[in-house]
Amino acid sequence: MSLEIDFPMASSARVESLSTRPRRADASRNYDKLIDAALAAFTEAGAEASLESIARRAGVGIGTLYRHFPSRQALLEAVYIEEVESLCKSADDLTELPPWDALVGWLRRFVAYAATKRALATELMASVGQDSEVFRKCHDAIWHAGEPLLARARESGAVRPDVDFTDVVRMVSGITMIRTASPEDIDRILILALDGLRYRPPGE
Amino acid sequence: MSLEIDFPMASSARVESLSTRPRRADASRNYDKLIDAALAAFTEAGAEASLESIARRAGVGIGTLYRHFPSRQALLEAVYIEEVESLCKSADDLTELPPWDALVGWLRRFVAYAATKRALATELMASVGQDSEVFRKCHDAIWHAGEPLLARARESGAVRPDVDFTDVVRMVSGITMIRTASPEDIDRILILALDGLRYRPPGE
DNA sequence: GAACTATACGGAGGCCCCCTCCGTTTCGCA
DNA sequence: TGCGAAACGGAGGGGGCCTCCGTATAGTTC
Repeated sequence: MSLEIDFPMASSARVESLSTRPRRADASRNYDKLIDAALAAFTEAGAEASLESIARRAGVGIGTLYRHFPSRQALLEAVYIEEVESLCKSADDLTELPPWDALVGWLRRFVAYAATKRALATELMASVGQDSEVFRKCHDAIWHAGEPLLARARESGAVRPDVDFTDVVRMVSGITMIRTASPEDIDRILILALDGLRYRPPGE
Repeated sequence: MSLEIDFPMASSARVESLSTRPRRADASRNYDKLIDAALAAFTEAGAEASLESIARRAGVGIGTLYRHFPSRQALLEAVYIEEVESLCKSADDLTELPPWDALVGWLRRFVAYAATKRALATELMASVGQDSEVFRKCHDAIWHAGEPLLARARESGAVRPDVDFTDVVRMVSGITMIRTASPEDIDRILILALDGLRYRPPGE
């Protein structure tokens, strides 16, 4: 999995491997406690969960939180990496299916996963294109997981040739963010929008 | 225009006609000042603009703001109504066009308008389905403006028969919220997704 | 035009959050 | 064991949210 190549994940080092500094044992423990507390807090209270409450929950001072994660965004990103990783891994389960079904199946997982982590996903999407190395790598990982599924569908003729993976991800990301709709609604809209990938002008 | 039937808009009363209209002249003046200041502040600083800064900008106390708008949402809604109104009105300009072009043209305006007011739009979408009379009426107004365009396109055969206006609006709303993409990207994605409305399974 | 009252004003204050700064504590190496 | 670097933690300044209530005033009545 490309994500693991990009940042090798020792269980206690996680994203920190991006930075060069070795770390003290207490710092490493607190880092883990903060990630765990943040994951729980964001899941319960959404991405608006206060950083002070996360620090309290982790049993560390607010200063410690800020040393590890200089901004809310940095913390969100760190928490998000594991979620992205599991989404990317799920692409491997689908290689047996026909090309179109594999593509749609993975995009459905994309939506379902984003629905679960809606608050985090919103923040993630809102920060795309900003100056964030970690985030860019997650995006790359999604690309590496999903693009082959699209390419295969395209080569099999199930998808029209002019369709770009980035656009597909953006389109699906947008659908992910629809707040009004039930999961069933979302699925129907997803399938509807994806049918656009198959459409060919009648004249062609 | 149905919106005007739903809430007649005297220039100094605006949304107030829905609820209890401010009776005293000073209250009415302050209401207008607050709406103007909020529109400017949200446009400049996004929907996160602080209510205290809006009150300062309007030259009134924070207490006055809260009396008129008991929540941030109430203020956002009031400001949003005029925006929705102008979008709905724009549907009238398109009746001369062929059905598909009219539908796509209006949905493009929908996206462009939402892009301009992105922060407000995000809040609006996030609050759909919540208990908000004003908001529901705006939604109705959009439906009354846009649904005939879809119906016409459906009847002309340009759009497949199983397509629902609510789903189309949701889909387009989702696309509206893509932060990563340039306006050109958004337009391409919109057209791609809308092609799903025209797709017919090969066997049919 | 004076008196009166319902209405509206405004900002202080309580609470929470963001983030920084710096004195204190701890780790881990020699 | 001793020591310096690393990490900790929380006080504090700044600001936002919202409520409450004493003050001001518009509009009415005589």
